[in-house]
Formats: sequence, C-alpha cells, structure tokens
Amino acid sequence: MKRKSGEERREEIVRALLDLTAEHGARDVSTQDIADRVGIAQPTIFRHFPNRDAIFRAALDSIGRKLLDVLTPMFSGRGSADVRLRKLLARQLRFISRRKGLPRLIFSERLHREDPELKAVVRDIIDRYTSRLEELLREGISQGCFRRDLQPAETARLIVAMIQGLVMRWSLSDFEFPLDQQGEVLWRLLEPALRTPEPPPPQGSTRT
Amino acid sequence: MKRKSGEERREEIVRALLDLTAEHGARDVSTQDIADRVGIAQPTIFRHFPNRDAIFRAALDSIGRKLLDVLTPMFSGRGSADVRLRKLLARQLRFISRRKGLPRLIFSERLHREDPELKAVVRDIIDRYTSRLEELLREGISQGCFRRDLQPAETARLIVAMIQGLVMRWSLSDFEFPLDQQGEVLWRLLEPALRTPEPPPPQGSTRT
DNA sequence: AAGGAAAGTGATTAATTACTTGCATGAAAC
DNA sequence: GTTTCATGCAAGTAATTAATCACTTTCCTT
Repeated sequence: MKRKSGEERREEIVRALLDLTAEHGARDVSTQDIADRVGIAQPTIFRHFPNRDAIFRAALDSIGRKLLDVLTPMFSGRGSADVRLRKLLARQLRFISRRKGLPRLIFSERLHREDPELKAVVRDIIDRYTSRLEELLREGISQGCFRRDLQPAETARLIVAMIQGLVMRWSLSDFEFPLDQQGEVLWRLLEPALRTPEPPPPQGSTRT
Repeated sequence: MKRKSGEERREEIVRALLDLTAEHGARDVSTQDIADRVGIAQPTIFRHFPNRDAIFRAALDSIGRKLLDVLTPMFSGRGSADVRLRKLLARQLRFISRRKGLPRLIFSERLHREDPELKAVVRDIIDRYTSRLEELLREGISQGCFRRDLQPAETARLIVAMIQGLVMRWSLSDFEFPLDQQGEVLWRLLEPALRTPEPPPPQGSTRT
C-alpha cells in the first residue's frame, strides 16, 4: 500500500469534499463518503483533520484565497472603473460556475449553525470582497464614469447580494443555466444605474 | 388531558416548525424538537403527518399562499407601474422580515436534496412570482415609465435574485440589519436602471 | 540497520433520529 | 350507554454517523 504525505492527503480530502458537495449538497457528505472517494478508511480522515468541520473550514479557506487571487487584478488594476467592474462580474461568475461545490457549501445549513468559526470565515470573505468592490465604485465616481450621488457602500452590498442571488438561483436550479453568461445580463441592468446621467434636459420629465 | 382536532394540531406543528427553523435553522429541527415545542410526544407527530418532509411541505405551502395574497394587490392594481413596483419591494421585504423561518427553510439543504417535491414547491412559488413581476415590468414599459429597451424577463429574474441575495445576507447575518428598510436602498439602485432615459443631449457624452 | 514518527486500518461506540408498534383514552355518534 | 375512532403515549427499532482505540505498516532520519 502506497502512502501519501499529510499535505497531499489533506488536499485530496478537501477536493473530495468539494466534489461531493457539488454532487449531493453539503448535508449528506459524511466522513465515510469522503473517505470512499479518496480511497482511504474512514478513521484515516481523522488523522488529517481534528474533526469534520475542520475539513469544511479548510475547503472554504482554500476557495476563498483562490477567489481573491483571481479577482485582485480587477480590484487593483489601472483601467477605468466601469470596464474593470464589468470584467470583475464576468470573472467572478465564471469562477463560481466552475466550482459548483462552493454555493452548496456556502448555503448549507450545516455550515452556518454548527460552527461559528466556519460562519466567520464565510463572512470574512464576503466582507473583504464587498469593501474592495466599494473601493472600486469610489474610484469610478472620482473618475467620473459613475454617478456622483452613488452610495458606494450600499451599492456594493447590493451588487454582492445580486451575485449571491444569482448564484443561489443557479444552485437551486441544479446548475441548469450557464451562470457565466449572466454577467452580461447583470451588467445590462447595472450599467444605466451606475452611469453618470446625461446632463439635465430643458423640458420637464416624468417625476414620481 | 385535553385533546385537539387534527386540523388544529397540524397548524400548531407547522407553526412550531417555522419558529424553530427561525431560531436554529432547518437542519436541526428534529421531530423531537417540534413535538417538545408543541407539547406532545414525538410519535404523535406521525399521527398528523405521514413523514417529516410532509411538515416542511405544509409549511412552505402555507407561507407561499400567504405571500402571494399579500402581494396580489401590487401585481394586479391599477396605478402606475413604478409606484407599484416600489411598493411591491417594500411589502415583500416586510413580509419576509416578519418570518425569519422562511429564508432558513428555503435555503436549507435538507429541503433541496431530500424531497424533489419540496423543491418543486419552492420553484413554483418563485416562478410564479417572477412571471408576475415580468408582467408588471411590461406594463411599466407600455405605460412609458420604464425604458423601452428593458428586457422584462431578464430584469424580473435579476430583481428576484437581488431580493433573494438580500434575504440571504440578512439570514446569514442572523437578522442583524432591518431587512424591511432595504427596500428603499434597493429602489435607489433600481430606479435609474429602469427609468426611461432623458432624451439624448446634443453634446457627446462618455462612452465605453 | 535501528528507531521513531506519521499514515493507515478494522472494530467499536455513543449519540442522534425518523419512524413503528401496541395499547390507552377522550369525545362524538348512535 | 356503548360503540367507534381519531388522538395520544411509552417503549422500541433500525439506520446513520462522528469520533475513538488498539494495533500495523511505511517512510524518513541518523
């Protein structure tokens, strides 16, 4: 019987968890399932992780890091903010669409109630993402491509909510529609909401 | 020992499920928990429902019906579409903010994998809601208060996604922020995206 | 080659949980 | 008043599952 280093095994286990979560949802992924997928005995899992939740934590951590890596160029890039935002949405949705386990993991009840630390990890990722987005919006405002009266914080939160909602819908629909193409749709709605309005026309317009 | 009719008990059980779900999340609401809350023995649950999932189904069904009731006036009302949409968002968020069990129930893994019928109930509610919203958007377009090039179906889906995302954030945050006040925020972003644009000004404007 | 740490296993365990069974009892119908 | 039946319960079952234990095997270091 060949053996593998702890590092390797841990990665295999995390990978198996994510794959299984994508297939079945987080709830029924038991340590037995994971062990079977990896090809080791169930107790061996506990050689590598102190308990079940630690596997979840490791998985979230790994994905969260990767996501921020992928998106960093959009946040700290130089170009105009609107172009970067548009690209950001596309990349983000593409990233998620390749990892079906992620939404299932994040939306899973097990995750939220069972381990406060786990919940904190998720919140941390979302918060960090949101505040970077807020920063991007601010840049856009000072660049003049977004409307001056835009509330960066509120808007950032709403954009994140919109993405979450989309992803949830996608997950609930068993990944039936191509998530990565929703970036365009989203942008079509978002763009006129962010864009600085044309200079006010002389004639009176419809008012609420 | 006083006894109650099946009808009454069923309602009590559904109510207990919703309350407990709001408190703990759907995952750990066991039949024992429900029984304790109602004040009956655990096996008695199964006198009133054939199995656990049937309770969930009943709960969803009840809430879904109530939601559509509350929102119907906004869908089929007479006023201008933008006013009705704005009101719709407010009412919807208020409705949900009073029923914390609902998001926990809808987002719960248990619901989605365990019983396809349950999943169908949720999808049905969402689909019905989305298509009514689409209709409202169409009305708005022909009334002239929404932009002519708005894609009603896509936009309706996005609005629903936005609400879902908001609700999810609210639920993940343990209901920390007042959901019903997010209607205004949402509208602030949405309004300029839907509104028919001012007539094109003579001077060239920023283009991508 | 020796020795120790790390990776692996089968056998168990303790807890949880949906659901069954057999029996009792209250309330309404006759 | 007795029959009937839905409502109720205590006790139990079968299945699942995270985690432990005692022990073996492999690999790395010296």
